[in-house]
Amino acid sequence: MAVHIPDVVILRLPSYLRVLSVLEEENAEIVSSRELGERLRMTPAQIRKDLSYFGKFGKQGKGYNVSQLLKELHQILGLDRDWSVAIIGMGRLGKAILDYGDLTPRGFRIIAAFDRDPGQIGKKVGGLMIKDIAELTAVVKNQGVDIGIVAVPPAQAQEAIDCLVECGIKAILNYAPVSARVPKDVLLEEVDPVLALQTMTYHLKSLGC
Amino acid sequence: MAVHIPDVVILRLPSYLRVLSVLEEENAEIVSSRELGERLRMTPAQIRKDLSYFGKFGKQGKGYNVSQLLKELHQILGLDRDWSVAIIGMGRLGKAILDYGDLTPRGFRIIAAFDRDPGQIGKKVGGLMIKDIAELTAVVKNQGVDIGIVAVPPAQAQEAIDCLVECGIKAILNYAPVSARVPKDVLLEEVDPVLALQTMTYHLKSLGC
DNA sequence: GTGTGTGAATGTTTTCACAGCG
DNA sequence: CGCTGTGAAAACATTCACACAC
Repeated sequence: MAVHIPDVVILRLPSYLRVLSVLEEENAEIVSSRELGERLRMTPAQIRKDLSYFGKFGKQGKGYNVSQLLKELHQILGLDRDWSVAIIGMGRLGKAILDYGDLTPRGFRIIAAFDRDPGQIGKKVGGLMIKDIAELTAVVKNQGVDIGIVAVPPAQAQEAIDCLVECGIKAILNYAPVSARVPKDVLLEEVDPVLALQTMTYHLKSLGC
Repeated sequence: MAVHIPDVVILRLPSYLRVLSVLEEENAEIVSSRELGERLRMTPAQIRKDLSYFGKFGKQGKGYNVSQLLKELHQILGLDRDWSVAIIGMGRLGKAILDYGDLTPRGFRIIAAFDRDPGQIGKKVGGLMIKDIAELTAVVKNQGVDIGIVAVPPAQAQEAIDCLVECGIKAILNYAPVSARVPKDVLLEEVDPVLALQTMTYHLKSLGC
């Protein structure tokens, strides 16, 4: 399978990982594509096809070994190591992300938090001291930063993103509700729960709610 | 255009809305599909095609009237009214969602917050008193709830979702990092920033980072 | 000339259906 | 048998290219 792997496939792998973790907790040893499909609301064929892009992980007549597949997917996604994350913007949103603490146990170590407001700089949040955004370059150089999370107000988002790009960061998760521009060798993903709500209202409306 | 509208199109409309708002703030009167495409990193043809599913909003030789298109899209998405939202789960995550305050100005009014922990019930967060989850039915009946937001720990997510479904809620935004099941007449959207991070690591890895 | 709206063409993703293995 | 892995077929989405309107 040396063919090109569709982007949608990569987008689905993390959700496979999630159900497999649940199955592992339930002490399931084996799982079939049918059962995975039921839990993920997708067809068994799609799951088999997706996995087949990366290799042959199943046993005919049985299914997939849960913990083995889990390990394979971790490896494929590059999750067999930790990744260093820096957060830019320590307003309410930035603090919530840092404070919520869902990232660290899932392999994303937040190593620094930045703001440009002198009133914030020097304060401690969740055991981390807020640094001046000007120090970003030095932190990237000395500690290494794989991924930047942008949590500044919308009007400052493009500026913050440009700053990350200049520092050589190649992956950015943008929480600000704006479409930002990055050079094409930089990965940019957007998180905006309101977009999800806005597609739901469309469907609710046509249901007559 | 009485044909079926693809789901991906609906998913893109909110992002059109977002750039149009920016353009309106910049006092732009007119915008072409080319300019929209540049800002959204997509082809002009796709934008024209998407919009054409809903009607003819542009003027040949000129482009689209920003504020008019904004209004049309609002209407199409059902955003020309407010929607009532209830949050289930008032731990750190639920508090962050409620407290962050990005929902209200964008048309989603949080009218109630629930938890099942007696230690939380009765407390006030962001001007809202936390209610016992048992009161959900009554609130839905008396005040009306259009959308439920689930912010409970993963292990309780399915239970919370079942509860919302039983109360007759037809749209759920799930922040818990699990794939939940709902009857097919209920809309369920998931928000998990870690999924986005996990696809980025895949790409970072193949870049050799 | 400029830019929309849209069938037709192209490209991509999903589903089908079955050979082959345990 | 049951279930995977996979080419081939079907469904779906995007892009092209041009007629038409301003």
